[in-house]
Amino acid sequence: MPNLSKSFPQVNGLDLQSLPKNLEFKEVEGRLQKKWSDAGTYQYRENDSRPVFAVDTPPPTVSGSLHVGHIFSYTQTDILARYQRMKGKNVFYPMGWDDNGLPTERRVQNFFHIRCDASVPYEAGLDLPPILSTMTEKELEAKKIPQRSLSRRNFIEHCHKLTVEDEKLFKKLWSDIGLSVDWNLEYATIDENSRRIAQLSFLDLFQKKEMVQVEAPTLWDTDFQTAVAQAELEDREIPGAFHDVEFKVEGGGSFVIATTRPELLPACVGIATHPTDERYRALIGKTAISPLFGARIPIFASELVNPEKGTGILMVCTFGDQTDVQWWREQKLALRQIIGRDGRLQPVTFGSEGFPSVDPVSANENYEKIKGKTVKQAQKLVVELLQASGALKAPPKPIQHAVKFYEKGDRPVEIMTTRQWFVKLVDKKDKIIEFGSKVQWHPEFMYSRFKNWTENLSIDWCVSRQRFFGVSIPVWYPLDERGMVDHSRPLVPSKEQLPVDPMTDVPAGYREEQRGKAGGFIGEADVFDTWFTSSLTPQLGSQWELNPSRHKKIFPMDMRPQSHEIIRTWAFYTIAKAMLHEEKIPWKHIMISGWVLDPDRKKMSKSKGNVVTPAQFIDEFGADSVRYWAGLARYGVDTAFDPGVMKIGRRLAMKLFNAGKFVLSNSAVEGTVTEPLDLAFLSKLKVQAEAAARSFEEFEPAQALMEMEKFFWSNFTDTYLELVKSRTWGDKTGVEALQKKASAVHASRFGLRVFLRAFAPFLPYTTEEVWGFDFGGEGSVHLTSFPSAGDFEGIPEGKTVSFDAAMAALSAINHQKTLSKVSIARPVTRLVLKAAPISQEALLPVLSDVLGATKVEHLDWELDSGAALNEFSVIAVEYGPDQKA
RNA sequence: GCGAGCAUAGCUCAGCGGUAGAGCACUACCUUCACACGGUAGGGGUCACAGGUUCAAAUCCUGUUGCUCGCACCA
Repeated sequence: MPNLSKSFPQVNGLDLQSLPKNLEFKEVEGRLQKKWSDAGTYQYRENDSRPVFAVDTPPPTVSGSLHVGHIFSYTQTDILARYQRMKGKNVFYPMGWDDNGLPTERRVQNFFHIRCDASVPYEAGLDLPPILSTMTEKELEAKKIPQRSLSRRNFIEHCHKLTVEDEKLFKKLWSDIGLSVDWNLEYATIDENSRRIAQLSFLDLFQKKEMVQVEAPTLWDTDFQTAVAQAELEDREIPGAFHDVEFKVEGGGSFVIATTRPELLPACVGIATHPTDERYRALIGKTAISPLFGARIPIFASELVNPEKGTGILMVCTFGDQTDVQWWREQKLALRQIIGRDGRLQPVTFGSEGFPSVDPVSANENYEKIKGKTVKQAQKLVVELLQASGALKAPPKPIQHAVKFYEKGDRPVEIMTTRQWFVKLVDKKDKIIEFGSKVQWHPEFMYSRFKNWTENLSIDWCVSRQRFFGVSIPVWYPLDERGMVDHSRPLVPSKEQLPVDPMTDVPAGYREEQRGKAGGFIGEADVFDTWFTSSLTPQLGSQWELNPSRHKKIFPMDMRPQSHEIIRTWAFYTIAKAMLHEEKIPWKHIMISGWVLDPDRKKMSKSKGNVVTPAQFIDEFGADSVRYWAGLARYGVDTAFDPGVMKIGRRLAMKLFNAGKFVLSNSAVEGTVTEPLDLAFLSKLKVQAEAAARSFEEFEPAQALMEMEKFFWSNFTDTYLELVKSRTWGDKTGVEALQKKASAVHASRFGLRVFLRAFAPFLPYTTEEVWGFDFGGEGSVHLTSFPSAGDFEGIPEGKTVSFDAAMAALSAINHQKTLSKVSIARPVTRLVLKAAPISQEALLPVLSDVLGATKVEHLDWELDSGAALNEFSVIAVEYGPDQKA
């Protein structure tokens, strides 16, 4: 059916001299970035009937520096986004900046050498230079220059000032690496839209009574002086010691407890032992007297006590750990808060109502010595006092133990009673797990981390932070006639008012003059946990509550890329929020990227000093090469950083560039692909293209890249292009020669188009550059479609076995030339080839191409039915004269 | 303590029931007219270990060891 065959128009080959000699990636990258930006190549089209593919891009924490890990995971996301765009999707691919929160505050403090103090008045127009531009950190330290105190508003202004600068650097890098982000969709988690939607989220949860304000024991970081959430804790192994402390029992007797926190002795409110422990059974129900402070303390039994641990009997303090909180609630024990918000022991008076003592005088004498000290100092002093009093029964036994820290903090977290806002999650753990299971996890096993974490969740999500640079909690509290705050009746704004800052805005029904006055109101000073906003990234993009039609199109999003260490925070909270708000999942797929490890397979971290910055590698190898390295890694698998892989990427880009030039330099008359080798090649290419698309659909682009690269290299450049050279070389005359040449030229050009489109998601610069040499009239390669079987319609199927035969025969003859130590270009006057008859049959249709490429003038066969299919061996060879001679 | 992942050539990694793979590195050869940031070929592995299932196991199952990671406990 030759009439149905796809016909290709006449081609005028490009003049190789007019094309660049080498791929100058720096120049190409700059030029193409501008081209894409000017043309709006990657724009999301709001009013468009194409199906949407929405990416929930992670807003990076703007902390001043990026490392190769960022490039790695963001590029992997970009590769998928580019694929989807080429599949005809209207890609929604935003970029956000997570610019509020503690890391930013800390960085701003150091950068400008400032601190926030709410009592300082606002100074209009204050614009401080970065301290480090005038002084080194060492000088600062040596001169002991104190941080300058700034009003809250001035402080926030400086936060904005620095983050804007940082964002520029990030944006430059994202552009350089070729992210196909739509920069019209840029947002920041502190911008007005984000604040509005975060506060809408608050209102929704508040109305649903899932957002509650509670005064309760809370995890507290004494350095940052803020409440923190369970998800932000981490264990650290630190040295400690068991101290054996003797307690007297009222009515006679004594027992010894082992504690690692003797400094909490003044906060001891109970003694617990296991109900079946014979050693202490007689004590249950009696009252103990604490050493040094003489407090009367109830002794009770609890299954939670491990008789094997310590001495099998322990003291309950307010609060040493989470179990203390549980015992305190169950046993309705007294509350004796001795550690203040700053981590120092606050003043208390023994003999007063809260702190009873059988000997208040010596209790206060003892407490006086530790009052105002840090926890660490107090511990040392208490041990000395215990020793002096004889209550310390043995020298401290040093141990290494895991202690909970706020992940960004330097001292262990304390548990103390404060008033905070919580999102109720513990009561719906099962449902959250169920919603999490509806999301497709890549790789699948990462779901178990989510499940594991959710199952073990024990504290509701504390979302209030006693910080400054964040989204305000949109609440005011009325003040009664005496000026006392009434927390039980929070005043919330209406949706239309949002976003509000309760410190400057006024609740409905009040006037600004009533702020802080009896009968008036006060604003909530706290801000939200940054995760409270970040957990809404899909809704920030879809304009939830603000733009219902857009929300409907974009939400749930298609995919969320992120790293595994924030499954328990970002992924977890986002799933929980979508469930609480709309009973939906936030996205269909979640892609968990691996970590980039240093060459010694250690995690890169600032403290280890093994962080590698990406810019130098983009400079050295080109963006496409760095992308190649990222694209080759599978999801969820940690990868050792290896610039060697980038070198390979560069090799591929170069090869694509050169092969492209070569293919495009050939001319051809109008015609169809007719030659058996050409048809066989295209048939193989079709199979490969389909496999690549399949890998993408399975979220395994690395597989697609690997296979396509291998095929491109071995089948296309090393085999096919070599084999057709004899047909395309020089000026051909005669209808048949021209037609055979046209077949090869059309097939190789067609093949090149397939390769360029298949590599486009990975190597956007190189593919676009080569595309532009001759196909540029059709616009950007990135707006074409990803190769599919449909492209091959009208091209007859070829015999792939013939292609394989040609490849094998070529290899066998080349092998012989290598053994003979002659040039591959050396003519062969006679060759005897041994092969099975089936192999001969396979080779015959493409024989002329093989003989042409190997310069064999005369071939004789030696048939051997014992040989395997396409097993060719050279039996005899006679070389012609060396042409260079 | 519970859970997850990984273990394949010197290195980085594919393969995940049917004769051990790629690239790098290494060796030899080829100044070949798209590409020396090339090309052609070559050497190199009892697929961590021990059992089991199977006609057949790097691949499936069980156990062991080692390395990562997550969670819990942390008096």
